[in-house]
Amino acid sequence: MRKDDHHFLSEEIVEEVSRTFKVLSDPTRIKILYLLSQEECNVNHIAEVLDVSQSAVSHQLAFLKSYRLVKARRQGKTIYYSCDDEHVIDLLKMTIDHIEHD
Amino acid sequence: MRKDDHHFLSEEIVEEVSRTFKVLSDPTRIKILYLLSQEECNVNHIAEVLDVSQSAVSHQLAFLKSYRLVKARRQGKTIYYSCDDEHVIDLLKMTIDHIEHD
DNA sequence: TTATCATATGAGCAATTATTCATATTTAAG
DNA sequence: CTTAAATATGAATAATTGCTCATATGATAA
Repeated sequence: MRKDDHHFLSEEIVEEVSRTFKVLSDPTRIKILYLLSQEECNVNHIAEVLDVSQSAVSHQLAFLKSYRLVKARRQGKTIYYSCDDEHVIDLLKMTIDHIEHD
Repeated sequence: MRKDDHHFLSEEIVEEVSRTFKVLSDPTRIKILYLLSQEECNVNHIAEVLDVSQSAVSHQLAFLKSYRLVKARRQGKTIYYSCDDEHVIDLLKMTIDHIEHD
């Protein structure tokens, strides 16, 4: 195939696709997203359930929020997080499914 | 939800899911896989078409091969690579599609 | 064999990243 | 206002990663 005959992805698309996968490439983030796909959670609950430090969870939530994959809701002293991107959750669940039933 | 009531992912599943996404989280690997999803290519062709050094391409191909995402076929001095994991290509194309039609 | 083309590989390096530790901020209760 | 609880944040660090450069390997042709 000649160079001109290829269908190319634009640099921006490639960058955004890789960013999407990068978000999902960390075990802690996967656990957080999967947990949040089951229920809205506050930070300490996530930390306890997943056995990750409060600080690490908070850092990852800030990261996930910056990509609009989760959203936050305050209620008193507590902040509840939940998923905010159905497509990314679908992508995650599909991949889990595929790997579980190799 | 009580800790015991959650559906948990095993550590092995989480690790494998994150590895899968990690493979797809690099722009060069995305370009290579997308190119190989269109046609079987030799190493130099990939390097030229994508404007990446021969060495970088070869390193990434070795990486992709170690995860069995691509396979190699020798013909004389030339080695032709092609995709060897339909599911990962599907995952990639779905994500490209989603981002292109945000 | 020797020369050359195609690809692979190892060392080194700069950049990124996930975590920890310490501390700051925000909110509510007393 | 003070204290405590919940969360956020910044600096530091160790680990990982993707590339380059130089060189090695493998295959073919002369």
